Amino acid sequence: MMNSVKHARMERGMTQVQLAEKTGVTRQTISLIEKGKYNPTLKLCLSICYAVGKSLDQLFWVNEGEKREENYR
Amino acid sequence: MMNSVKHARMERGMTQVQLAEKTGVTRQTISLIEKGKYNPTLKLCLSICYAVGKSLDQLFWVNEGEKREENYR
DNA sequence: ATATTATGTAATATATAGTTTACAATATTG
DNA sequence: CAATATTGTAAACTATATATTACATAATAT
Repeated sequence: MMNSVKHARMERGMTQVQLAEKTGVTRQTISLIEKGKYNPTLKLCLSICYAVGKSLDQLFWVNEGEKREENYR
Repeated sequence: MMNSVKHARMERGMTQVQLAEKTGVTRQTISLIEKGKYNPTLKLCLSICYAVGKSLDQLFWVNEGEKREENYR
């Protein structure tokens, strides 16, 4: 469950605590998501998107080949 | 938690049962998601994307004004 | 070096996503 | 219309996302 949350957060100069506050979850939750050890809820994904100014695809779409791309598009 | 899963599914001529099978969840889960009464997991969102050949943004990004667009982009 | 800030991670608890079974209601097709 | 397929929904259950508390380590600053 890889993603680019960490990269986007640091681009914005935000700390995990700040992102956690802005998205209304715990610092631990953010940490686990960035580490790819968690499968977040769509609502939380969207909150994170708003907080760092990126879209779902930009943050959570798995890059080519990383997962099955069988029949996409 | 509105989305365009139903529309995308019907475009593909799929039934809820077929989409459920292809994504490995129950028909009820699909129904609730389409009805906007559920907050699905990112993993499930991605499964649905693969199944209907759309991206996260296409299926789950909230349309302009529907939610706070405060500071996106 | 030593505070202080930022992050990783574990244990236990709680909320909620997803299942199972079942039945009703609405299409759709003969 | 009647038969069948498709969808909505409810209750009780299970799995897991997230919270809470706590401690350890890495980084940065003083």
